[in-house]
Amino acid sequence: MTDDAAQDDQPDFYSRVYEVALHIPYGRVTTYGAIARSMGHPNSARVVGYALNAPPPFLDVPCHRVVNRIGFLSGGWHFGHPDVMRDKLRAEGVPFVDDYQVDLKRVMWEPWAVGSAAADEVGDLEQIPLFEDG
DNA sequence: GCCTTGACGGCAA
DNA sequence: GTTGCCGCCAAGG
Repeated sequence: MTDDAAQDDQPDFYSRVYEVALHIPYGRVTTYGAIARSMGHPNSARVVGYALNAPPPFLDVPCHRVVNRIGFLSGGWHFGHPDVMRDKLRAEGVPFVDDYQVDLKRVMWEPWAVGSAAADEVGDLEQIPLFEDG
């Protein structure tokens, strides 16, 4: 295993986005920037959304749980209609502060280090720091 | 090989 | 406090 391959063990930028997205717990959402940041590309939030533009069908990526930094359903129209995404999130118990804006401070889930021991130690679920705004 | 677009984010005026 | 502009990274035409 060459050092080059060792460093390039990351399959693809897109694959990494899907991997993180698949780790989003039920009833929880994350942001493009959070995913990008967990990948080591804090300024690549744009590419994260671009990757979710065409996710592999066999991965079943819950892209509806990914919103922008304000919790707005940026890609709502990419599901055919924002109402489709809202219905999915709403069905998971995700609180909305507006018709197409989720209450991030209640459901904001951070990818942390998906794929790392840290995530496994937490159980990749129920880390839920969350806020207690009421 | 070049330029433009794109499901975002942060900073400045 | 709000609105607008620029910057990043990658893929498509």
